[in-house]
Amino acid sequence: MENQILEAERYCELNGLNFTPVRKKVLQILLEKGTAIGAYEILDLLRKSGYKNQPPVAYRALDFLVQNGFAHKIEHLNGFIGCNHPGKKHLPAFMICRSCNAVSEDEALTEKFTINEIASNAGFTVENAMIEARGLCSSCASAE
Amino acid sequence: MENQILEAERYCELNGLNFTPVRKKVLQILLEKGTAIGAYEILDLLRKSGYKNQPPVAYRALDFLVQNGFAHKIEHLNGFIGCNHPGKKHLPAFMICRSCNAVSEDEALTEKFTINEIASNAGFTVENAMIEARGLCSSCASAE
DNA sequence: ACCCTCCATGATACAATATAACATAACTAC
DNA sequence: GTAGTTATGTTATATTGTATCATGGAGGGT
Repeated sequence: MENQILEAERYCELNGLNFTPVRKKVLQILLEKGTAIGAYEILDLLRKSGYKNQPPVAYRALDFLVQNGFAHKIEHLNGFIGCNHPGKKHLPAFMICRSCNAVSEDEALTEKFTINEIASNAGFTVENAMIEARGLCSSCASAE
Repeated sequence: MENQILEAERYCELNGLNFTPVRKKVLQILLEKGTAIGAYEILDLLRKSGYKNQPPVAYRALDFLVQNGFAHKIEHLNGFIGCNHPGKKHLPAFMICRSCNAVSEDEALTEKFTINEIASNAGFTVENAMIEARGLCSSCASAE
């Protein structure tokens, strides 16, 4: 945990990223929490630690963290979760428990896979799943 | 399009589902639109066709459609899109264009796959992607 | 026919999530 | 020191989604 913060610090330094106090604090919050957590819950925790707590404060920090691979947004929960793989491009697979809302992250990067293989590694029973990919469609690509 | 409505009608009849006017109208809206569309835009269109337009009207119909495989929610867009595969369980892969917001649906059901294979079929360049699976984690499963 | 239950809809209010827009401040580069 | 860049402060508001309770209609059992 403390470890991960230090790594993040180092990573930012190496890459010219500005790891400001709010950003660091938000990452700390995410890592301590371990599960997905909403922006407004983060705001509460920020306030309790003496930070400003208007929505943009949290959303900006979260943008930074997501952008740079320190966190992910779990769309199904409108929540955010710390990430262990800053920098590395990866295809994360989130297993979201409908009962306890725990989220575990797995990787589906390099190899061919089926969703059930990934899930069974984590002892998770998939009821339904989807992939959302963002990028450029062919017609927009040719227009650029 | 008209075709798909008829199929939906038949499917509902066969499965004891109540394909009411609002539900049908919302599916029609989704199919006509072709791309992902927000609940409030659907409400507008409903109003223009003489339906009631309080939020729950749209959300209820959408719940029904999603539940029964006539539509999907695209979480990244907070939008909904009609689906061509009612009933069949599938692992949809959505390719969301960051430029025009077009969404194309592909399937990743049975075979092992990599995200890039799926994407290249659709002429789509993936910039980033994620899988969100819902189900039961092992500790909740043993608690049940 | 009557009642009962179930399901869908009507309607009001509100909760939760997210962003726009503009101001200030701190740092860097020239 | 002035301009450009990046981050934060602040206010207001937009967007998305639900809770809750009331109404209505269709079908089943007696």
